[in-house]
Amino acid sequence: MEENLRAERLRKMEDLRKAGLDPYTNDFRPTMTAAEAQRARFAADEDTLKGAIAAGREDIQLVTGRVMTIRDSGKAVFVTIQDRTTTLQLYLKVDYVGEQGLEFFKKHVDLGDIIGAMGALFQTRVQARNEKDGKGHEVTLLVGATKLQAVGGDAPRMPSSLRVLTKALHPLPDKWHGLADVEQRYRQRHVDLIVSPEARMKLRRRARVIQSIRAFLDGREFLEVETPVLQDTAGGATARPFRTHFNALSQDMVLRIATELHLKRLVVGGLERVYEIGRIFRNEGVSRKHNPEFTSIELYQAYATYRDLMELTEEMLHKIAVDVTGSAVVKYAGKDVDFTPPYRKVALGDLVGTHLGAGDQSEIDSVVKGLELALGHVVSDVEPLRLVQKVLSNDEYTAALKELGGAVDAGSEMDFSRATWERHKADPKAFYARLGKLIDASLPRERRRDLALYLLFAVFEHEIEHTLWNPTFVVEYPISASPLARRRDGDPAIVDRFELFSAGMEVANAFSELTDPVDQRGRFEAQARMKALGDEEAQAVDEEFLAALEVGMPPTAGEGLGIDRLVMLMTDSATIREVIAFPQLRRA
RNA sequence: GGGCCGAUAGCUCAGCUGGUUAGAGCAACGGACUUUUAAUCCGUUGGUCCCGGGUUCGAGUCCCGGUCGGCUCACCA
Repeated sequence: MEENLRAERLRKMEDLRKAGLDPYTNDFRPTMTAAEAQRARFAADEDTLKGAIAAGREDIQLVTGRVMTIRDSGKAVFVTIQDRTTTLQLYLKVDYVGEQGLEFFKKHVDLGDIIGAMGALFQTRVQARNEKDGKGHEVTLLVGATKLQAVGGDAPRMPSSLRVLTKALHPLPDKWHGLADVEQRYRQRHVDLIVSPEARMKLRRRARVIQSIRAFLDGREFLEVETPVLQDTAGGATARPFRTHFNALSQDMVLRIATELHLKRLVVGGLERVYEIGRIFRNEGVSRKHNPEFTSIELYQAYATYRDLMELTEEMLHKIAVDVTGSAVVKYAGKDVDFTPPYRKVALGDLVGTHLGAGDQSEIDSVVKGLELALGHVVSDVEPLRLVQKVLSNDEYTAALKELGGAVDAGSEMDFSRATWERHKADPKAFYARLGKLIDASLPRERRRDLALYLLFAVFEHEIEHTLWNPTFVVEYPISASPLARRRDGDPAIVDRFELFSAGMEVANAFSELTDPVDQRGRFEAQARMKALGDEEAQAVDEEFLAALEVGMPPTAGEGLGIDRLVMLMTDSATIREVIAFPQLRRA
C-alpha cells in the first residue's frame, strides 16, 4: 500500500517534469514568512482586494511552505501551508487561477509537498468573524490575485502563481493525531517535527536556553572555550566512558565524561573565567532523566567560592526562565516551579535527619547513627555495608569485619564481604550497630563524620532527591563523594559544594575547587582504590591534571549544569528524550 | 540486566471465551460543490495482523522463542 501511495506521487512528479516543471527546483524566493504575512497589510475583503487589483495597487507577495491541509470545494480550494514561523491559508479560486490553474493544482499537488505561491492578502468572511469573536487574527493569500494575472480573459497561468518547489513522495501522518508511537516519533523526527508544534517548540526553547546562558556568562566576562572530546583517560566525574580507537596512533581512547579537568587547566593558564557548552558521553543506561550523550555546561570562575556560584546560579536560572518562558514561575508536570531568587539552602544532614524524623543531623559524626538512619532507607539492607566498604581502606574494612567474626578463609574482598553478610543478614540492625560502634571507636572524628554523611547522602538520593520541587541548594556534602572539591575550612569532613535540585532532578553541581595538588593526589588515590575494588565508575589518577595543579591554580569555584534537564523544566517535558532532537535508540 | 505492558492498512485505532471473506476514521483514487478551516456528500482501492516455531478441524486471538518499543526497578549525578 505504501508503495502504491508512493507510486502515485512518483507519477505526479513525472507529470510535472513532462510539463517542463522541475519538481525539485531552487529558484523561488519568498518575500515574507507566514508570520510576517499574518501581521502584514491586508484587504478587508475580496471586493476591496479586487478594487486594488483593478487600480494596480495590490501588494503582491510570494510565500513558501509545506502543504498541511487541502479543502477542495470544486471551483475553489483552500490550502494551508506551514513554514518555519507558522501557517498561512492560501485560497485558490477559479476566477484568479483559471480552470487550468485549478486543474493543475488538483492533479499535481499533494499534502506534504512544498510549494511557493504568489498573490495578495485579504481576510475571508470566516476569518473576519473569528477575529470579531476574539478567536485571533488570521489572513489568507488569494493566489493569483495580481494585475499581472488578471489581464485578458483566461490568461492566468498556474505555474507563475503557484509552483511545486519540492515534491513529497511520502505521505504525512494523520493530520489530527500526528505520530502517536513514541518510537516512530524519535526514529522519524523529521516527520514528527512537521506535524507536532510541541516538538518544534521544544527544540526552539532548547536553543533559547543556550542563547540565554551564553548572553549571561558573556556579560560576566566568561570566555567560551572548547576542550577535547577524545581523551586518554576519562576524568572529572564518576562514570563509565565509551571506548573508541585512534587508528593513526593505534591507541585506544575514550570519549569524555566531563569537561572539568581541561577547563581547570585553562584556569591554571590564566583565563580565570571560562565555560564550555558541550556534549558529554556516559556509558550508562537510559531513563527518563538520562541519555548516554547529553549536553552540559561547565563554568569556572577564579577568585570565587561555591557561595558566589549560588548567587550566579540563581540569577542565571531566573534569567533563563524569563527569557525562555516569559515568567520566573514555570509549570512542570502540573505544578509550579518558581525560579525567583533566593533559593532554599539546606544542609544534607539536616535535610535527611528531618526527613527521617531524627532532627537536624548537620553536625553528625557518628557512624552508628549514620547506619541506623540509613538502614531501611536505601536500596537494600546490604547497601550500607557496601557504602562503608567504599569509604574505608581495605585494611580498615577487613579489620572491622574480622572483629565481628568475618569469614577469615574467604578468598577475595568481595567474597569476604558476602560471606560476612550471609552470617549476619538475619539481623542487620544488630550487625550494623556493632559495626558502627567498632568504626566509631577506631576512626578520628573527621573520618567518622565523612562516613556518616556518606550514608545519609545515599538516603537522600534514594528518598528525598525526587521530592525537591522548587529550586533547592543542598550543601555540606561528605568529602568521599566529592574527589575534586575543596575541603571546608574548619570542617575537613565536608566540602564546599552544592547541588541544585528542582522538579525532583539534579540540575547543577558546583563546588569550590580543590587547588592543593597534594590533597588532590590523595583523593585520586582513594578513587583508584575504589576502582581496584571493582568500582568501574571510580576516577583514575590524572597525572597531567596533577601536574597542572602543581603549576598553581588560583582559588576557583566551578559548576556544571545539565542543559537537557534545564530544557525539560522549561518545556514541561516528562522525559529527556523529548528535548533531544535524535535520542539514542537501539538499532532497529 | 529484572518485572509489567505493547506491536493490526501510509497515519490514528477497534477486533469479545479461538469460529465465515480482519473493520472504522484520516490519507490515497474517481465524482459533486466558488468563503473553507478536523469542510461536507457519493463511490473505490489498500493488510507479511512485528518475526519464527508450536497447540488446534480452525490462530490477529492461546503457548514457546526472538526483535523493537513503553513504563518501572536496578545501574547511573
